[in-house]
Parts: sequence; C-alpha cells; structure tokens
Amino acid sequence: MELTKNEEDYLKVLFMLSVEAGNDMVGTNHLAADLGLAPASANGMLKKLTEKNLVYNEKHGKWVLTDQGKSIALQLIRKHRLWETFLYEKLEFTWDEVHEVAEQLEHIHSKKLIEKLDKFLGYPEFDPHGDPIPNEKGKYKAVRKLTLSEVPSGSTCKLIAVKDSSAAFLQYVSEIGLGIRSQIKVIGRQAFDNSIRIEVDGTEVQVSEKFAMNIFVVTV
Amino acid sequence: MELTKNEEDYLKVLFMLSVEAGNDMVGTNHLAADLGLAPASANGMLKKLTEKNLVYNEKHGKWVLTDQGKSIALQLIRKHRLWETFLYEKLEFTWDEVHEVAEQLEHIHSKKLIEKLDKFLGYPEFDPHGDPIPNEKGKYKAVRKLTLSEVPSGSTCKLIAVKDSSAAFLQYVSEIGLGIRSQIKVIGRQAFDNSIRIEVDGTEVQVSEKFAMNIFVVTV
DNA sequence: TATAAAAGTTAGGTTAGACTAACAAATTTA
DNA sequence: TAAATTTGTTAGTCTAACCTAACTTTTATA
Repeated sequence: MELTKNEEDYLKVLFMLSVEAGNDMVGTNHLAADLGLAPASANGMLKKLTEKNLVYNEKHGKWVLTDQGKSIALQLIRKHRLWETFLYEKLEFTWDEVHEVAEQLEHIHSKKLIEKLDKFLGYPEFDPHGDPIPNEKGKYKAVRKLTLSEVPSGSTCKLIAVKDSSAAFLQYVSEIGLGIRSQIKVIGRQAFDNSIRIEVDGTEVQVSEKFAMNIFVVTV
Repeated sequence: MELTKNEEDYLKVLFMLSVEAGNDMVGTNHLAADLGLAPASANGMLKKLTEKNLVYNEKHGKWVLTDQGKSIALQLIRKHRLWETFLYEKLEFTWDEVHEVAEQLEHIHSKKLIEKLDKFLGYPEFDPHGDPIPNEKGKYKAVRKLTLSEVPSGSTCKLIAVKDSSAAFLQYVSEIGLGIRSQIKVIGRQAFDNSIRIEVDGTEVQVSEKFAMNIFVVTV
C-alpha cells in the first residue's frame, strides 16, 4: 500500500508522540497541534487511516497505531535517520541543517534505495543526533542517551553525537581528536570541579564538566 | 518561488519536448500525452503557469517557456542527472534502475543539498546515460553522443556511458578494464569486420564493432 | 452531582489538480 | 474552398487535505 506524504507524516508523528507520552494515549488535538493543523483536519485524516487499518480509536479520541501502522512509522524514522547520517557524514551538512532536508528525503519511495544507502553508510546504528536507527525490521538499540559526564571512571564509551553545535565547540572537539564513533576511555575525574581525564587514541586529555555534558556517548 | 512537484514536472517535460521538437512548438495535447494526462488538465495547469510567468502561449495552444521557466527546468534536469550519477556510482544501482528513483529525488528542495552532492560526486559532466549535467547556472556541454565505433583511429576519447546494460556486457566491459570516465585511445581498425584495436590504461585490446557500438564516449 | 472547561466531531467551504463531455478553432484534404 | 479531422478550450465533477464555525461528548471542578 503506497501512502501519500501526508498520511506518512501523521503516522510518524503519532508514533513519536506515543513514545514520548509513555502510557498516555495520544489525542486528536495533541496530534493536530504537533502537525500544526486544525483538530478537524487531524480528525478527518485519522478516520481515513482507520479505514486503512493503520490506526484505531481507543476510547473516544485516543489514537493508537496498529502493528502495520507502527511498522510504517518505524520505516520512516529509519529513512529519516539514515538520510541525516548521509547528509552529515558525506555531504558536510552541519548538525542543525540535516533535519529539514531529511524531512523531505524520508518520503522517497524505494526499498532498494534505502538498503543501498544503509550499506553505503556502513550500517550505522545512530544518527548524528545520537538517536538509534531502526533496522529493516524496525528493531533498534533502545539506548538511553548518556553524556560523557555520566560515564563512570574506568569504563569505555563511544561518541555518537554532540549536543552543542557551535563552531567553537566543534573545533575544540576535533582538536582533541574526537569524531563520530571515537572510542573514549574515562580515566578519572577531579572531585573539585568534576573535570574528567579521558583517553582518546592513546593520548590522555583533561576536559571540563561543561565539555563532557555536551558529548553524547553509548557504552561499549 | 517554491513550485509544487506537479508544476515542476510540467516545466521539465515542456523543456525536454521543446528540445526534442527543435523548431516545432509544443502543443497542449503533446504535452498532456507525454505526462499521461488529459488535455484539459494540461490546459488548466498551463494557464496557471502563464499567470506565474513561467510559460507563454505562442499562437493558439503552442507553448514556450520563459527564461525563468527554462532556468527552473534546467535545474530540475541538473538535479535529476546528479541523483542518477549518485545512485549509479555510489549505491550500485544499475543502468535502468536509476531513472525512476531520480524522478522522485529531483523534487527535493535544497540548494545546499545539490551543491554538496555535486561536490561529493566530483563535479561530473555526464550522467550514467551519457547525458550532460547542467551546472548551477544551467550551462552544459552540448556534446553529440558518440559511440566508440564512430571515433576515428588515432584519437582519444573518454567513456561516459554504455548503451547495453546486460550483465554479460557489463562484465565484459569491466574485464577489459573499462569503467566510467576511462580514457580510450583508438589504435586502428580492421577493414574486414570493423573490429577496433584500443588502448586502455596502457594495454591494447581488440573489440568487435558490436561492442564498440554499445560504448558512449566524448572526445577529449 | 451539576456545571464549566476541555477535547473531539460534524458540517460546510476552499484549493490544487485531476477527469469527462461538449464545444470551438485550426489545419488538412478532397 | 468546403468538409473532415485534428487540436485546443470550457464547463462541470471528483478527491485529498486543508480550513472555520458550530455542536457534542468527556473530564474536571465548585
């Protein structure tokens, strides 16, 4: 079943709001607000998506994705994050520029395209914002985003994203020899100011707590 | 002015039909047929594009692009051909698979994306079909497509595309050491069967006329 | 628990871009 | 040059998605 760009957007936003909301269900108005539309518009589209068996109505205006709807949403998220990775790693886009373009690219329909893109990028597990990329089956590593400042001394982690995207910060990061997927070993920390001693590529450096709080990592 | 996908498609097709038609003008029905639409639909859209100053009506139903319309059409062709090149060279798409996906990708709106893609691909001048890629100003090398069989003995040319896309042919091509943008020097030919002796990367090989007719080149 | 506030739905209208059917204008051909 | 054919246009519908305004249902609060 080939969906329109709009139908796809509803499914994706519904999925993301559902995850965000945890146990809470997502209501018509909530969804409409997030999409920047009038409640009546969302109501109309949700009726159509119900017909197509992609969502259903759990108790008066609380919407839930069916398995099929969820699967489509996850594929969209997969495409979005793969494209972001491509833009960031191959086309020199910055941090904050990738989202808008990926928002368009995620609606390109081609199974082969996304498989080949994934391969081309080396099957990345995280996008440049540190969010996990679902695989072709919709599975992904549900990692809690850690900042370097939270990593206990003695353990090793991998840089997956940075929070700050100012030129000053990014330059500092690369000066230290850090890049996406760099291995970082936390040697120890100063109790006085929480500054951290880390090892990157065999060299030790000292970084401030502020610095460490702007580096996203996963433990390895 | 941000155009819709449909508006863009009309401009692109009108441009391509105009080039094809040479001096002839492109009529409403012709355009509609090429887009797979009813004449009435094309008529409606062309009225809208006239309002926007992208096309004008030269003598009852014969349509011509304005400078602005032509410029937009050329940018679409640029995007289309750059994406085709990307799919073919980076993502292992075959010959005949690139068009359909590029047809979608050409409608992504991002100046930066296309500039960076162009750079990433090394500023290619031809797409995998051997068609020239317009630059950001819409200029392109208007080369006549030559097949290797037409290149005079003694001259050197560059492979820009292949006509046949069967696995058997493509394998043969790469066995000889030929790839996109390979330099080929034509040493001489046999009058008997028009087979050609060529030099590739310092090695000489003999190829049949049939083979040579399936290799598109430009002279260098 | 009655009522106010919030949330959701229905009804009716708009725009883009398609369609068919009917009509008008050009062009071709007898 | 008149008739036949081709080509282009107009008029009126249809669908997807949006909108506003009015109404109903649910939930929260006095």
